[in-house]
Amino acid sequence: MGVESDKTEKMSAALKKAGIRVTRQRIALLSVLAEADDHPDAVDLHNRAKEIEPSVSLATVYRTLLVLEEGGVVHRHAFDGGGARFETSHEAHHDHILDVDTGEVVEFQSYKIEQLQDEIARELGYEVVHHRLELYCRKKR
Amino acid sequence: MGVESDKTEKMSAALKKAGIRVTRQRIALLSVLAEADDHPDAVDLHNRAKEIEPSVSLATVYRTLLVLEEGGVVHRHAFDGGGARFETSHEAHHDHILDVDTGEVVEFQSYKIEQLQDEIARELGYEVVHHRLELYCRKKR
DNA sequence: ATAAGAATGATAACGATTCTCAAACATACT
DNA sequence: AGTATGTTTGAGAATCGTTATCATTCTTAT
Repeated sequence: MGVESDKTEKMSAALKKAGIRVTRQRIALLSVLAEADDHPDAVDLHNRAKEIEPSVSLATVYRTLLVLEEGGVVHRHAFDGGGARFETSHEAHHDHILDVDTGEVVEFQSYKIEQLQDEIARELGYEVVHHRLELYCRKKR
Repeated sequence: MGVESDKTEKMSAALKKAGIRVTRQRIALLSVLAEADDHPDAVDLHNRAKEIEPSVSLATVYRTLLVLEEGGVVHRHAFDGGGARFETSHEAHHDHILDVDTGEVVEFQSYKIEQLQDEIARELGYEVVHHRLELYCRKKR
């Protein structure tokens, strides 16, 4: 049993656990997502997945991303400009800094900000279901 | 000189001040924006502007919104789902709460959060150019 | 193995936005 | 006021990211 099938079984187990049917395409896409440390978009993911499983179509990438999102396996981000970008949900919650010059993405967490958000919402009679915080930044010189 | 031309001259002056050429279409669109207290999208604005100046085309609405945005006259928002939505820049900076059930938009300000954002960016070697903070909320019961 | 339903690839369709281009217009200069 | 110059316009085509359609293939529970 080689490394390949190890990974395959891991992805397969993850899919089953999330109550998602297991297919070759989904295993390929999930592998690609698990390895990605950038924030790829659907076309990036399609290109990468095709190297593992050439039959994957872009339509299936979109469809699968939708079910993975519903299953809580990936998060979708809609940063300014261009299409949606994705990352696995393994890490703790975080927000993003986007370098407006290079496009680079940096992650950060701030418990204090989240607390303030809850406070503000509460004062206005709301409770936060989810939020979106993006800092469009430039490198300091 | 009636109320209509008063408004027209006001809008005309605002455009000149922003270094934007004055046209009937732009005056109509800017009037509509100045009156709007919701956060209309391009199609909403097109519909409203047509009542003042029937000749406005949707293409011109989009083009003008771009020019107005570059001139700092309006702000563009890209909330989850659907297209861009706009508001004039007259008020002070604020962020938004979006009611996930009703679609209602509520504005808020938090100097503390902005401060924390700057701090976080600074620690990571960045300075904030602009940010985006949206709280997707549900009414508390 | 098999039946029943779910997922797939190819491609058409979609919604929001931008582009193209000839005609109409605003502005600066006489 | 009249005109030249470059800008803006309307109409519709084109584009981009994404979703829908549908006949075929594949998973899964039996």
